[in-house]
Amino acid sequence: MPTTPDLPKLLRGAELRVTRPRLAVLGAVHAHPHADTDALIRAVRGELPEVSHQAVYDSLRVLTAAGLLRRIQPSGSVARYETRIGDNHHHLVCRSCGAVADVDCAVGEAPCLTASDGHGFSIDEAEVIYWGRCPACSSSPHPTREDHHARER
Amino acid sequence: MPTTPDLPKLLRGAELRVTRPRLAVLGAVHAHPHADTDALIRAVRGELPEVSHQAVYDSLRVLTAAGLLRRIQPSGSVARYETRIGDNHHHLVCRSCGAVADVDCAVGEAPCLTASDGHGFSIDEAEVIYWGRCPACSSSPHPTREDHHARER
DNA sequence: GCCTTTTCTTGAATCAGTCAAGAAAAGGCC
DNA sequence: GGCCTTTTCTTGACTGATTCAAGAAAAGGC
Repeated sequence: MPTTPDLPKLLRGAELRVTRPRLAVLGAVHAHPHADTDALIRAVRGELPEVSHQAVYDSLRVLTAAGLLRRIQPSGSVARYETRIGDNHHHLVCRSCGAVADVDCAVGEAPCLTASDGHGFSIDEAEVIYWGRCPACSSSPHPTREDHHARER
Repeated sequence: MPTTPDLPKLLRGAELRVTRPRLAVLGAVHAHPHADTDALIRAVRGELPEVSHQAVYDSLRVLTAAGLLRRIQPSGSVARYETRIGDNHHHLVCRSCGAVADVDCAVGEAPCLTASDGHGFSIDEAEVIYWGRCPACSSSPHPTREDHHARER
């Protein structure tokens, strides 16, 4: 785990211009893995109060396309971003509150699974989402997504 | 593969009222697996021209909650519905045009995979999405989602 | 057939995300 | 360091999927 990654270096390595919004967005995703765009906008504005939401959306798109971020979007959720990339890990998602946790891939390299019948597709990744209930939701009767989001703030 | 499933019976079996919109929605999903809501609204209106989009949305929600339909929503796509339920099969999704194909689960029962570390979650399903390019998109240079949707109509 | 409950219609609203035009900032070059 | 071109950011409007809300209509039990 990199303690304080050299963000400008990461950007230059991907042949991207180094701008304040991009640095702030990268930093925010590092600090808040699995956060959604709205939470990231708020986090970025803690450092750079005047950024437009559009700059954050643009940065997220560009950083994702460059492979510096990974975007996940479980059914029923808005887009979420993380910086663990290239290790093909998977996710655990709580059906009740939407909490997301990482799970290492037992196999390692993508695609870690092989389809029984590929239908002629050229497959490059097998994305796995484990659905269930997180520890908090397993014990309390009817927690909501709001409960979880409140916990995250 | 059930040739012509007894739709009213399916609804009653799930303790749901039998209404014309619900029958038409169930029929439309049977006829168009992996179709999105918009395509289903169009299909349903072929049989029942006056249905409101809201009735279709409501029916899809109710039928999904009752377990008669399964809803899938790969990243970057709108919600899609299918009637193959209970067999825990997986999906192949084309990154280029969005086409979806079914893949049988090699294991069978859910959850077919076990997470290396469950983080205390009670897991009930492992959803697998194989990402790649479909045969048509593998061969042509830059097909778009529109190409595929045009093909589907 | 009547009555209660559920479902459907109509129409407005929300929310995430995108589009477009011009202003500002990056980075190469002298 | 200053200048120029290109990319990125700001501002503000817009779209498209989905949901909300109120009243009308249809289901199904009696």
